[in-house]
Amino acid sequence: MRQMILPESGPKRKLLDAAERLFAERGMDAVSIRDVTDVAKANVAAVNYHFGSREAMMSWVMARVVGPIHEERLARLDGLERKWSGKAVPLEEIIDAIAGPVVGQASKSGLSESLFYKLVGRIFAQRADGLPQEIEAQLVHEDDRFKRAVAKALPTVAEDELAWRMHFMCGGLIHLLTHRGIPQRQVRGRSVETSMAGLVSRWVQFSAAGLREGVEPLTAPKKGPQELFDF
Amino acid sequence: MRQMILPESGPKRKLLDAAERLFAERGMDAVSIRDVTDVAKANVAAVNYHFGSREAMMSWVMARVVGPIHEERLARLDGLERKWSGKAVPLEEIIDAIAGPVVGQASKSGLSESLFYKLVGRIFAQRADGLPQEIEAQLVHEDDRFKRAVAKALPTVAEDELAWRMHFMCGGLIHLLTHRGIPQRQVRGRSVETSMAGLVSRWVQFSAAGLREGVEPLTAPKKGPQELFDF
DNA sequence: TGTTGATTGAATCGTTCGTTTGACAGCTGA
DNA sequence: TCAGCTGTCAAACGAACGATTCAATCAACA
Repeated sequence: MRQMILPESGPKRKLLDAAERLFAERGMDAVSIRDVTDVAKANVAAVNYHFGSREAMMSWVMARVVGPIHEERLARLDGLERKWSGKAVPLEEIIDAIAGPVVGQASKSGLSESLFYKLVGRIFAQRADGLPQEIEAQLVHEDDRFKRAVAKALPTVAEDELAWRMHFMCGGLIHLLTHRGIPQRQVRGRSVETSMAGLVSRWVQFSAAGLREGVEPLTAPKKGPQELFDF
Repeated sequence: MRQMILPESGPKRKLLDAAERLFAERGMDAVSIRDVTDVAKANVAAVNYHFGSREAMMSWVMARVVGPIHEERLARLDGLERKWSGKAVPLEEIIDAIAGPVVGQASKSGLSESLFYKLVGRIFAQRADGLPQEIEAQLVHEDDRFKRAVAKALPTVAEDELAWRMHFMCGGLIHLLTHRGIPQRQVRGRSVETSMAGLVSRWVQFSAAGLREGVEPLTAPKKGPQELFDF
């Protein structure tokens, strides 16, 4: 159950590459197996022979994209928790461990960066309706790990409040991945930042501020609602 | 060009209602005209007779949903700018004028609330790829109005930075509309807020904090990250 | 070389899709 | 009464879909 063995080469790999590109370009529902086999220069029957069905092939495509992101996210979070040895990990570093792996895997993908981000965004946007079980299970586990880390960094925020704020945060990331082009059209005149790494760091700052809303900064403990640290 | 006349009753109305429900339930791509005419208890030919094509009917459905939200958003923003007579409108009130109309129109819809939110979220998530021109134009104008209002409320934040932050903000709202169920599953044990009005106010707080990131509060103009309140 | 199992290819399966057709009913105004 | 318009209906169109069949082809090994 743990791991699908990903084909490094051969006809399966060719089909997955073609499907991946087409899924990113047109969306999952708009791609037929004939589109895929045309691009892969294979026969229509190849998809069903190698994967059993169109849907199974789609699961392979999604698993191949999401899997490495998932692994890298957990690895980064593990690293952070080791680095801070049990203490709360700074919020920005946790959030960066969510988006960073997407940027990291983008360069390892055969797709162009913008296509890769679109594909990842499309997949994440399907949460809870239509993702293959295996991937959904990965993401649920991931959610749980990151939520616990954030809760440790923001112990004064109620658990359900935190869940919603992280939900908003994820929505922002998905929207960034799927619709990077929109704000670039809005700001006329001066050129706009287009590197995803830069955009992600903006998203991290935005999200951290949103998650912290209502939390008093530790370095300058003001009075809060009523006179704590009343010198 | 300005306004489509919406049918108050009759067979057109019946078809639009059926299509709207099915689009909300299954997504736009997963609904055939036969599905629609089955629900509407009409003939397959009715769609093409009354609307000309499936796509045209879909545009009517989307226009009927987005139109009133668009109008109410602009009306609320107009009201706020009148109320604050030229001065900057408080950030939270601007943001609330974005999400509030969605909640407002939900109760006027024939759909159940959760279906209505899903439909609206699905439509907004299609920005810049697949929305009918008329609606896209409405939303572009809307974006511009709200961005100017926010820029007035946060004059120290660069214009492009603001565009990206509002982009993240919109992503959060869309994700809330389309996937309200996810966080409810995550927080086990105690019951979780489920009213959309309550969730929207959480989203407003989250987004306002994100938009304000790095902006010093007016009431306590500090100098920098070090030595505040150094008694 | 002959046999076996894996892979490919062309053709076709049954469905479903959006759209079109033409017959037909109901109503209107002359 | 009858032409004219509006709306509905069953039926069918061609195209595309996922899937399957079966013979041809290939590589590996005895």
